Amino acid sequence: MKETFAKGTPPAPAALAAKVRTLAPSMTRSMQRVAEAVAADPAGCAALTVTGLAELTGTSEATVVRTARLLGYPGYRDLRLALAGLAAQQQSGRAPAVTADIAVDDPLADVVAKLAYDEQQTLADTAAGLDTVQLGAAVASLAAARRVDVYGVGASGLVAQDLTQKLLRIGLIAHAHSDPHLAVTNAVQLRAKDVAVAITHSGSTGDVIEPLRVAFDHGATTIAVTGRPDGPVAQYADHILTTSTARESELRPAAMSSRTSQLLVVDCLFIGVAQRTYETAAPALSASYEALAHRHRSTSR
Amino acid sequence: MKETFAKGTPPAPAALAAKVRTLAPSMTRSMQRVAEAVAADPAGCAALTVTGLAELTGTSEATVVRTARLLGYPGYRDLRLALAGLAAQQQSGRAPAVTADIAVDDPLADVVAKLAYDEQQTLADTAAGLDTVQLGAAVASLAAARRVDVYGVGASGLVAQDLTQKLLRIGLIAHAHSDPHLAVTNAVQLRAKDVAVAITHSGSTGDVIEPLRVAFDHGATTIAVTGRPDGPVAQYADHILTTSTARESELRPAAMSSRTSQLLVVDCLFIGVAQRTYETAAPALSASYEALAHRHRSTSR
DNA sequence: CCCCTTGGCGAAAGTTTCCTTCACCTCGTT
DNA sequence: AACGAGGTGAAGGAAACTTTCGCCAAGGGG
Repeated sequence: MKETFAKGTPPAPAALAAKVRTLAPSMTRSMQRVAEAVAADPAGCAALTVTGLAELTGTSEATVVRTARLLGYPGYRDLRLALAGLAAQQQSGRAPAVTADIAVDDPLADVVAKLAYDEQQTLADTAAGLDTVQLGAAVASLAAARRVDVYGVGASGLVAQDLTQKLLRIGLIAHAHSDPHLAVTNAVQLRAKDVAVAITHSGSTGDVIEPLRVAFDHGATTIAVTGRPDGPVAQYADHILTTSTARESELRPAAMSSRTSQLLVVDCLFIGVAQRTYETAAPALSASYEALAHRHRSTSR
Repeated sequence: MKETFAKGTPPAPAALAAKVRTLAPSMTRSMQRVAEAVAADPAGCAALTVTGLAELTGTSEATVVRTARLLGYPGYRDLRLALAGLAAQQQSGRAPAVTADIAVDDPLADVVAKLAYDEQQTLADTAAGLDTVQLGAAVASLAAARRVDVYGVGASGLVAQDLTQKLLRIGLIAHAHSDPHLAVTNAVQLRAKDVAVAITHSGSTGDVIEPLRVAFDHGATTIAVTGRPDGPVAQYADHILTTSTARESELRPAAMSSRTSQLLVVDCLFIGVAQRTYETAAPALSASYEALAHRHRSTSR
């Protein structure tokens, strides 16, 4: 039994564009051409047969089928059906006209509109692509955790802190680590019943993978929040939560949409845990509000 | 010119149910059974092959094909595609049912949908409510700043760090302060041409207002990112950027949507500044990418 | 009353589409 | 520079789809 990949992806109906972007990096050149064509014109491709699409993209039928498989469908036939569905949705949805990239000379009003639209898109993609089974498993392990360590560096470090702050508020014991050395040092302490969470967009950030590996080796439950579910980080993750990978550009670094995506996942984790531990979470939340209340009056004068 | 019937029926995408009803009288008994099944459960039928649908309706493959023809499609294959599209449309039409609040017993899938929807809403609200004139002024002062200090505590502290990280990447000198004492200590150093940014959702967080006041008194340009533009913080702010205030609930703390809102504002600031300082920002961005590149290979093995 | 015609219907043959296997080729490695 | 791993497409095989054809039932004449 090989079973390398957590292949439990259901034939996503709407999340196709997102999936293409997420998986594109792990595709071969020919497959990328196919995926690109599919993402660019779902309606057009739905009208095509395997042979047709193969010709259009200058590849072979085998490659088309392989791509369909990678995207989570049993074969091309099913991809085609999903494509037809997507096309119908787009038809009725009528996308706004602000899809263009942000340019150096865009007026600020456009920048605001484009950014907001983009982040909305990212949220939709992430939600559509999130595997609720994996999420459920991750939530369960967090809710039962004796202690939680969260690893993230750079922009992901802030997300790690965000998760930690939230978990602390509902009474869990959580720590965020941005310092790789300290992270590893702490990871050694973890046992079964403890949970380690790694947050990395690239899925290959050594500074984050290393502590996760240590935690994994020590028997802790490990969770990876990453945009590359096939990246090195997956090796040591019991549960993988996939964030969406938006196209980036010069003025829109990847950090921007990956952060939005990661935060949504983190929020879902938080709410999920809060639900499961409602008895203790609710009073803990109220308590933290009250504790902060007096700090909002001081300078009123 | 024959032209008896308006036979030029295009493969109707959505009007399928209507077509079935219209044509039903002119159908034979077996065909009616097929048409009925198709109209009743498009999604289910789309998953079936000719043989499958024939069995389901207790008819033969030939009849299924004949029915498809009668409905205006070249064959069953195309009917099936249309069916898939129809199913997808129905599916998406059902989406706005998630406006309700998050409940303790919501399944995770609902939690994800609701959270995503809510944050999208927050983004839209923020974008709509953002004053581009104020934003422009804030951007201008940042772009010209000798040094930037950002104040934020709690959840807003992470937003402050996010802004700082971004500004650093395009070559500005920026610091985030979560420690009120250190913040004040640093604020004293500020002069004209320096910029201080305070991030507070409530608009009345003393720990953030105090350093902003000091900066203001020392002649620095001050910017407030707050959900309460009429709060105490406004007193010491040259430019006020308003974030949206979403309703909160027990399971959805204010910190969640305020964070989303604040981050959008911060992103807008960042992009705005990057545009204005493009000459220096672009190379600085590339440089920071390259500097990080090697940290993404280590554990590849 | 029997035979013939008409039209619905499905089994099976025929055709297209899709999937799998395998050998070749490219690219990166030692 | 030879070797190996993995990407790629051609060809054969399987499945799905379409068409043909003959059976059967119902109605109408002889």
